[in-house]
Amino acid sequence: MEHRKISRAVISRLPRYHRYLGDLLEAGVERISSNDLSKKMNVTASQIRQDLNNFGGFGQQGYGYNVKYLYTEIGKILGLNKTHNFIIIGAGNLGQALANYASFEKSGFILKSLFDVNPRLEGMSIRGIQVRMMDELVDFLQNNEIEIAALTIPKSKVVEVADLLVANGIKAIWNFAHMDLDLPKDVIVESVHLSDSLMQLSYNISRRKEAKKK
Amino acid sequence: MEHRKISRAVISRLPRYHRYLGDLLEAGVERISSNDLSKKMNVTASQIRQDLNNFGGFGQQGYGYNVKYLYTEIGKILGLNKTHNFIIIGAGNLGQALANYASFEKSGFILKSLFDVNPRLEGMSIRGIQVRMMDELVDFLQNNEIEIAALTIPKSKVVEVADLLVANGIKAIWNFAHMDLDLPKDVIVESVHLSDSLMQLSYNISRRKEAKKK
DNA sequence: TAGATTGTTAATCGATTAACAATC
DNA sequence: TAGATTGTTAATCGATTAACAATC
Repeated sequence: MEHRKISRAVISRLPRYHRYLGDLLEAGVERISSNDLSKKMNVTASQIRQDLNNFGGFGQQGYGYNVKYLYTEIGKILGLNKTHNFIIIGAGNLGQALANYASFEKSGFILKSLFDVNPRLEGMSIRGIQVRMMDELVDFLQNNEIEIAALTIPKSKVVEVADLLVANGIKAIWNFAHMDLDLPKDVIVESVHLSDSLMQLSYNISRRKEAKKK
Repeated sequence: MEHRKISRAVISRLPRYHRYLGDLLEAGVERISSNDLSKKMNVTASQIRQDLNNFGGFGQQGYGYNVKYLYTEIGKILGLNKTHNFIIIGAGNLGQALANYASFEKSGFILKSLFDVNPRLEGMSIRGIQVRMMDELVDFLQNNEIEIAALTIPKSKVVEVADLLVANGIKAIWNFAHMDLDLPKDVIVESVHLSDSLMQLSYNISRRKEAKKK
């Protein structure tokens, strides 16, 4: 099977398709045309068809797309048909927030442990998942199949911890630190930069105000 | 002053420039060329110069860019030279995590209050900032200049709350709910979809595995 | 002045949209 | 069959990169 290169732009839209199809499925909708979906999602029908056809022909002429089927197929593309074990490094507020966010589990992301340096958190558990101390990390990684590590630790610690994780076989990092990670290219890094997001909001506020002045 | 339309792509890169320039500033670097910065940031020098020239000529031929000046100017473009009061709706884990993230304050984002429906949180405060009950919200908005509302509440409540906020003059929403908001177009919405981000990570893991099979 | 590096125009590349033949 | 709607090719649009004259 030959795969053409899928662009970043397309990939970034897949979760959104998945989300809308999930909503339609819950609402009991059986089929939908690219045109109807495009109106709901505020994109062009053309883009939807182009995006989907990167992965195969999921629709049927004259009918549209079967919601349940398309939802499942996009799920597979996104890897949601498999489970992914993950850990959280940094059991502060953000780490705990992620740990409590049970929805991830529905998509197959299973939290196996949290880690922290703070001895006050020792022995604590969240939704039944234990918080461990950082010095147990290497041992834990050797005895558990962990795929993803979420980093909710301060910028100053992140390089050291990421190196440790990579040295122990972690191949995917979900990075919340306010910093880009420079890791071997077989390690996948997905960063969530909250302050970048807030700054974009602020940019738009400023621009709006300027426009009003005129 | 005439402004050409700035593309979303450019805007989304500004916070990252700002971050790198901040780091350089802290490291005591006085000036930097687009070429040196491009190597640090893994983008082309051409792109840096193009991006910056959307907003004006901040550099000097034969010299490069003054780090402090450029940092300040990008800060202004992003609206970081002004303070922005904000509130958090939903004082659960994520809301508390944001409230505790003091770095926002350094960029001029001042948290004025949190709101929740949970009576157990009544009277609580975080970094000296009070958690209030939702029925105090409208009154609070009328008596305080609030620019931004961060929504860290469940999907099921988000439409209702967003409408209430907009009805009471909020013009900028930082949305963490797993849902797109459809609001009047004079309201700025910036969404952080954590599960979308996790799914992109998962997509890349799956693709990596497929490639290995061959 | 000579060297460096910007600002900016032109060329290229990629992504989005339009159009329509294929087909259910 | 006629109508609807996909899959896909072609056209357009926009964003990135390359090149270089301007200038510090």
